Amino acid sequence: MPKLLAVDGNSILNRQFYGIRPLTTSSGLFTQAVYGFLNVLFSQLDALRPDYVAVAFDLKAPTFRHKIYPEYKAGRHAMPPELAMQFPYAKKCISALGIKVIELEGYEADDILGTLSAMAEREGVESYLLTGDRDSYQLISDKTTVLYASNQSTVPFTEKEFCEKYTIKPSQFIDLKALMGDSSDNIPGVPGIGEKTAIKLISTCQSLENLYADISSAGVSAKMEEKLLCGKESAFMSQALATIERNAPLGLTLGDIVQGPKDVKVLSELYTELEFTAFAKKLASEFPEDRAEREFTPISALNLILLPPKKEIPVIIKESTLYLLDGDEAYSCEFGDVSEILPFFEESERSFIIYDIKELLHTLYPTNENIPIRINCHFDLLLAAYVLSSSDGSYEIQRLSSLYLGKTLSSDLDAFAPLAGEMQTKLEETDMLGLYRDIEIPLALVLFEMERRGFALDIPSLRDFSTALDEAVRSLSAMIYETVGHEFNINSPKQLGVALFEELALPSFKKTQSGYSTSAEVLEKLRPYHPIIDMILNYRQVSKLKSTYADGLLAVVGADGRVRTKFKQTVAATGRLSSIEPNLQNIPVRTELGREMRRCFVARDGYTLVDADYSQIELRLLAAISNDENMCEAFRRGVDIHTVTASQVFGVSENEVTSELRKRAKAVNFGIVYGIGDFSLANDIKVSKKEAGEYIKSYKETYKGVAAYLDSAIENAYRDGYVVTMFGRRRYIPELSSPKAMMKKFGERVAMNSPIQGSAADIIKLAMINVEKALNESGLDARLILQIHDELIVEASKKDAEAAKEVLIREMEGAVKLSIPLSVEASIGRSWYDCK
DNA sequence: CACGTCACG
DNA sequence: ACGTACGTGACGTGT
Repeated sequence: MPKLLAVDGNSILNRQFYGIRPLTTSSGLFTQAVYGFLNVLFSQLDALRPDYVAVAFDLKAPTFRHKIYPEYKAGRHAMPPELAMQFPYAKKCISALGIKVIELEGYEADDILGTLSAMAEREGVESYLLTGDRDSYQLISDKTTVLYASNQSTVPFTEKEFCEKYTIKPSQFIDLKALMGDSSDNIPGVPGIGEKTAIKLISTCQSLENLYADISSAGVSAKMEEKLLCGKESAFMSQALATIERNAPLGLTLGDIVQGPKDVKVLSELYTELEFTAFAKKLASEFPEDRAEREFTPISALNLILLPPKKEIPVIIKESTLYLLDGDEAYSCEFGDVSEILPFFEESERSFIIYDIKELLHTLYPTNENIPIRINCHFDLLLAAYVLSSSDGSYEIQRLSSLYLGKTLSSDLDAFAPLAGEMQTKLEETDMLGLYRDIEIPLALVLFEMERRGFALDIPSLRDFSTALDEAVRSLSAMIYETVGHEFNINSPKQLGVALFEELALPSFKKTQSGYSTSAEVLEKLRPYHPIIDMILNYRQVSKLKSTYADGLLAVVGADGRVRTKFKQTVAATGRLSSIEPNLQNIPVRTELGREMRRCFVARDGYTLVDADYSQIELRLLAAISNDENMCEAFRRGVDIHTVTASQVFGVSENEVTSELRKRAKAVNFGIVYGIGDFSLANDIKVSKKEAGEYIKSYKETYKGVAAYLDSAIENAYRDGYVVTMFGRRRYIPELSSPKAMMKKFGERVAMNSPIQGSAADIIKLAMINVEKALNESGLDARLILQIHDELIVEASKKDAEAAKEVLIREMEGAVKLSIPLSVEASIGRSWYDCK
């Protein structure tokens, strides 16, 4: 049977706009509604392969419903401009897809769907109505299915499913609405009648007409009868309002809405403008362009080296082949070993345009020996793209091309030079060229060296630790099974939830999307109720240590007994680094058992570790940036900041500050940096929300400068759309323009936190560059091997350790000059554990 | 592949 | 009425 897909454009765009996180192009154009709309549309087109397709939209003009009831849809929030601006784009996309857009003066999209499905039914065509509006349920029949698009998914709603859910027929849905009303459309219904009563009445009487024809036989109380009679007029008017028109004068036949050919050119331009890279890619693969692929002239490694020296050569290495552009000439050089092409790169008169310098260096210097690198990087597209927009998440060349050049090119390499030019200009315009050139690029070289050095592990100790943990896991499992009465998978929150909250009938406070929450926070509350809780908490700790750390590290340790993390320089939106495979930035320290793990991180024979960390760098930056007199004074005095805060916020003298008060003050200090709220603070330090609110108030009175700074950060962020760090690093915050209050609040917290966290990241990056240089120039046998956000670890020969420690302290404290000093604490030890 | 959980700063 | 602090990554389960 032929099929019709009719889409309520207004309803779907609305749903997607509010349903998914804000998405903007680099120029600030909001796109998430169009994006979500296309996703839903494509998935339904794929699933149904309809013969007829159309997308209907409301027109602004008053509809026939307004004549019946001028208040219709009154009181609705006006459409936010961020959504309204997306409608024209959606319509352009639909048309370019060869799909008809239908709008009709005086009618809503609903009525167009109703009319189309009526036409389809007459012609024996199956209808599928894609909408997020429940009103359309009245259109359901044996030939018409509603595809109900919720935020999460699109579910087909057939006649059978409708009857099961509502216990009435779809055609009776109108009468249901007539009685219960609909607040979202401002349909009044009968006051005092809700869904339950309305369904009961319609089930017994079949229709609104029948109900009112013989109201006494409906079997309702006198009071209810009174309500019904009072609301009779309103009920019939509501019935008229809720009725979808099935005979609107569309002036077309089904034959007019057969999907036509896609306008590939227009579509690809739209995708480029909207920065829908994934859609553009898919389109390109469906319609491969006949433009000529770049011809690369094969060249041998030997001849490659003979090419005359040149500046700014675009290069890329893929699968043992080097591709490069030399003026108009494009070469490809297949090599057996990188040593063949290394002289080409090390020729001092050449410089290169590169994508991911650190990765290229690993390719060119694959051994872990300390071979000096001699390559002139003119421009790294990846690092530049990250600096320009650190929250984008992905920086594929195709994406950068459409972003910065407004087009994609037949070969990625052809985009390199134009991209480098364009991005350099953008870096200058945004005052971030210095950040890119003087921090990120030099840092990439430092990170490369750190990655190839690696960190030595004491493997026998690590194996022993794993074995000990394994024994603990087994014994705890046995105890837990014994207590519950049977075996189950303790690692499964689902099975654990059943065991705790059903079989043992413990009280549950919190739910997750999929069931009971069994998080440590919840279990902590359950402690007094049952001895099994302690066992589970222990089990969790021990099994985490074993699987993630002990066994996880053993699985990736190199033949030389060292682990080599990979630092990601383009992931964290604040400017921080991240560490993967393995992550060495989250090795346990907070509990004693976890900290034991650090005994396995050691220096190689004859060497020792030197560990230096900034003390309170984020709070110091908060003090310095906000120039809060009171907080700056505390840091200048060199006293414990949490104690001072406690004393001032709680109004006691400094020697009266108890450990509990200090703990609370510390939580407030942290909270302030994160953009605190009373709820979360209360939750964190286990005081009432009211009390937490008072702490925050008192804090802001104590540190007026801090409070003023936080306010101004938010204000500036709203004005500019981004915030900046001390070194000019920007973070754009599109969430601030979200219509959702939650999103907005999140954006405000980001505005408060990012300049602090990001400035700290800038500073330690600069310190790393300076430390690396100073250690090199000093001739000391000591090298950086790890960074953990505010901490640097150096592996130094025993004789040079003390000197290396002094270098670390000097370079870290001296990285920037602030109105208050930065303070670094350093220690020396044979293992990381010992550095405390 | 998403989710819950938990490790770090 | 609703959800609730910033930034990350890894592991195990279950769809």
